[in-house]
Amino acid sequence: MTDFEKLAELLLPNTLKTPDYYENLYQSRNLPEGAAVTRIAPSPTGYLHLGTLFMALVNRITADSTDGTMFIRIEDTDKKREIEGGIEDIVNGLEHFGVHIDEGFTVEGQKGEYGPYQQSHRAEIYQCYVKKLIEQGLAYPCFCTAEELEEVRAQQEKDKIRTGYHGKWAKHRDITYEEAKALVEEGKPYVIRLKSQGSEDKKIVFTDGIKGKIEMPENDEDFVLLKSDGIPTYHFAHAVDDHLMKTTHVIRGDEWISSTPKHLELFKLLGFKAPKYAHVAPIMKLDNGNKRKISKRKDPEAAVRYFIEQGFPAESVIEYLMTIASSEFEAWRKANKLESYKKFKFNLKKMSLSGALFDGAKLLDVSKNVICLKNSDIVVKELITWAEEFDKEFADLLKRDMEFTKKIFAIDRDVPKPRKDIARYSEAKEYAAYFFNELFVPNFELPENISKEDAVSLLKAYKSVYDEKDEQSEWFEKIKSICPDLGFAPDTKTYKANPEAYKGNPGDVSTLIRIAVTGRTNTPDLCSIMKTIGKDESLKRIDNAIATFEA
RNA sequence: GGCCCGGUGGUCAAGCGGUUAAGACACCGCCCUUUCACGGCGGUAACACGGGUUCGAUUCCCGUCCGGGUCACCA
Repeated sequence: MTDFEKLAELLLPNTLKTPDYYENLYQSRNLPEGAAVTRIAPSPTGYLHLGTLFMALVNRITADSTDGTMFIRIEDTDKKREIEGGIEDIVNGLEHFGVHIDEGFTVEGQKGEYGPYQQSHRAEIYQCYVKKLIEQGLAYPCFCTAEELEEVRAQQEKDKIRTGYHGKWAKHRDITYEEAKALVEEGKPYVIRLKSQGSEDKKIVFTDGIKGKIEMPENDEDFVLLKSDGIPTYHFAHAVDDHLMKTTHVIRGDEWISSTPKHLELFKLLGFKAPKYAHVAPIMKLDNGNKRKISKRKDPEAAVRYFIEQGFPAESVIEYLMTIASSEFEAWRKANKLESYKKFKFNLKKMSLSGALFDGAKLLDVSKNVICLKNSDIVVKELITWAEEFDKEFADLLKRDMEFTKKIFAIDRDVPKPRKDIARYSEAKEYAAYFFNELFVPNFELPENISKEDAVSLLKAYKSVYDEKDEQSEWFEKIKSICPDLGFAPDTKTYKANPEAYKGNPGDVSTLIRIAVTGRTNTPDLCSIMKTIGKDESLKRIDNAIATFEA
């Protein structure tokens, strides 16, 4: 037995399995040639974040574009930061947005052949790989305390040299078996560090799927593999897990670029084939004139929950994220209006190199286009679902008379060129308020060219010709018909030809009626509105207006 | 500070040696129109800066500046 082997046995006496066991247990995936195996590896430290959703989307469409598969692995190696319900929130959230997870934690529970899919349940796997590294003299225990490490760092900073546990600063790099044994028996806590074989003045080059060729100094830091509690760090878990889970493409945030040399060294020393890396630029936010990564703490829109509360359909958010993910998406969408975004041929190389600023106005526009494609039945259904959760009173109002509600949202909707005035369901209440007596707020402010007297005469004249059975064209003809007698032009052309001769045109008259019936100057087609609220209510409101103007 | 990655209109972005430097959102104007929205047409607005290389640079190279990331027993 070599000293390294003795050291390994001293430190990790209880490993039951060997790496060979796991290599054998997890066989290669039965997938077609070229299929990408991607994954998302969130840590359950908070609610589903926009960035996580975005990352999941990119991984999903990368897998889909190659008939591959995507799994989820929970990176819960930092128990201190974990929050309760974090996993469920992520899994359910992704499902809500239609980003399907093939394997790992799913809405139907855990599934897949490459588990466990939670790092806190993989301790013995990591340990046996670490043990092997120690046996090979490629890892060692380090007994430095936080204070000692801090002193070293201070000294390095003072001497203006690169900070970190490397080279001559790596105090325990060459610890002997006897020294280690003594310290262990003393009960001193320790971590396991990699004995890096890299050198700062050598370069490593790797090709990033998004950024292209990246050249960096090799890693020479003896970074921590196993923390003192026996739990691995991200770096080590990443190498072991993605190897065992057969990940082909590691698509992650670009904050990981700088630690990629560590990962590459790990794959090499462990004897694993390294995956392809693609580093995605984060979604940014403008803060005091500066771009910065969107932050869960500071930005409400960072939590995906925000969009749900606002009443954005899930497809709208995805659609917007797709426009960020690929510069070719919008052109494709224009040519394929009704297709699912999943049909879009995604190419990682087309991703932006730098982070996009989150653009709420753009989201609104995208969402309008998403909603206008839905028929009124779906709009009503989604609206009620939203309202049930976020505006119960409104939901009850909507459900009171479903036929009525459907009529409201069918106005100008189930037609070739539907209205695009709702971008999120939270706007619907304001949009439809005047249909409900509970919400209707009369407002009798007249346009400048209509006096109260004229308003009264016009409204009375209109009452005499009004017929609730009239369809749009007939309806407007009636309005025109009352114009000449009261000094208004019979049609717009006549008015425009000689504006001084008239008090106004039929448009002004319809505006008057619109004000009386809805309390607003802007609404969808008034004829449809009056048909929807019915003859009695329409007349009641008109009478009420007359009374107000006469007063 | 070291090491990386970026820098085309307000935003998202095409272009990758020769272009009147696309398009989308936002904004403005006009048209359509019963108002609004839609739609159509048009408009304002950009290659960070300085050196090279080249007959010619937004495109290539170097430097500067600016922005971002990272330098943990966090991921």
